[in-house]
Amino acid sequence: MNIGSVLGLLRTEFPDVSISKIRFLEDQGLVEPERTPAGYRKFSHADVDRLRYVLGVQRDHYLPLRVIRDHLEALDNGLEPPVAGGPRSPRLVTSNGVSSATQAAAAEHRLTRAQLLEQASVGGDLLQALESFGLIVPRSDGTFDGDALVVARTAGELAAFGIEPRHLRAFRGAADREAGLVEQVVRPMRSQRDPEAAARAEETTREVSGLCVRLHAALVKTALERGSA
Amino acid sequence: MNIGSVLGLLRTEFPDVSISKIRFLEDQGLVEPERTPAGYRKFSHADVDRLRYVLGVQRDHYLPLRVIRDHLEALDNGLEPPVAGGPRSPRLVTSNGVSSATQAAAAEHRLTRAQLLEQASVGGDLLQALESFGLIVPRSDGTFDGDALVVARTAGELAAFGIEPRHLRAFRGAADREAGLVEQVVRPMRSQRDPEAAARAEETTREVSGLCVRLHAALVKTALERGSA
DNA sequence: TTGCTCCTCACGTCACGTGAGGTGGC
DNA sequence: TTGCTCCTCACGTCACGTGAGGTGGC
Repeated sequence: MNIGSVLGLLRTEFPDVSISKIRFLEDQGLVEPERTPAGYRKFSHADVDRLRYVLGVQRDHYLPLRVIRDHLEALDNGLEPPVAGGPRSPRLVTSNGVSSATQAAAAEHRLTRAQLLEQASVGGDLLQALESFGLIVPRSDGTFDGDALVVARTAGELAAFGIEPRHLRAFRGAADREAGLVEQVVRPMRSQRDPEAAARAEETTREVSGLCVRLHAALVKTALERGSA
Repeated sequence: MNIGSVLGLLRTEFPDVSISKIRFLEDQGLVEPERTPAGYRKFSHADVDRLRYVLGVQRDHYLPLRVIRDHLEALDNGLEPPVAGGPRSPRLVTSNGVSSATQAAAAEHRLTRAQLLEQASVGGDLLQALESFGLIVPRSDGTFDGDALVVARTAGELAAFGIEPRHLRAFRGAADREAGLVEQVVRPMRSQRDPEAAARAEETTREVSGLCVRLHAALVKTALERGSA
């Protein structure tokens, strides 16, 4: 893949990405794409995943690139990613994957109930409420994944504004409907046995769900502007 | 008032303000505090209000300082500043919150129907469908804002995956429910006549709606992982 | 007198953007 | 051959932060 196609893939999810930014990220040692004999950058799927990771962390956690690079180096060496930032910063979690090896590590993110409560800074009653409304579902062995951590943390912060889990029930239904829409698009790709088709299906899932989330955000913003006008 | 007291006054509302930032804002011509004979800056209440305006516009609209300075000059000349009672835009922070001219332009956009169609790269039939489902609503004068552009472009990209406007109807309802939730939190703040309370209300709107969008995104991701597992 | 705040000025930094001038590829 | 994409390298920019070295004020 050349740099232009990478841009095309990423900018649905990250609208402010640019060619010069991708080149800059390579310059800073965050990706190392191969080169063609003529010097053109050749990005692999893993490279794109890596960029996605960088852009996601940058957007969601406001970490400087130097720190993100250190995290990536730690991940490449199979080490645990360092805890991010100060007391209020959540542990760095993403299932947007990095390389196949590090992606496995992210997918394997396992938190006990106690760890989840501590890292999300929430109480057991709030977690129980979130579970009872289906906003968080533990694995069969009782552990929780990275998404559960994000949900718990966010719900905790919303609770500080007086928004309780029962107010969030509708979120689950809306999310399920959107996921269903995405699945409808991706299902035909998934049915193929080709492993490359499977990779494309995963890429498409991310892309389309990114578009859905973007649409959702824009509509919430519109509704709020209309409401306060 | 000396610069330290000004800092103390502002940093409850704007946690990232600093002495060097205030000095920098003076350097850029955004405030002109008096000086004591010894050279110490002496800020009046009007100066502090001016700083509050600058910091607020910077935070809520991501305008570059050069543009804010022009607005202030217009205000000084008795003209209406473009964003005085303008759009409350909880534009979700991109990467590190750095302002870009294109973003600022998008926030204040006024687009005709033809411009919207061109810039979003969509056809008139798609726009009409989006309007009929309430996903895009033009202003009373027939123009469209930046959010409409985002919605149109995103819907266009989704259409490329076979997802049509009628599939997106549910998004509107979900967004309206979320906006209602945010409004419930903010309403008590808005009812106060204090201008500082109004600023806090706007900030809270931004913060809570950001949390809602984050929760939504996490739940969509969860649902997709559960679905394909 | 002490300790604190404030001053200027120069330079550093972070995350890019912008050409200029040139080459590769269908 | 044309037009497009890609390349490097140097420099610019935006919004500050960071000392160094010095003065003011209760």
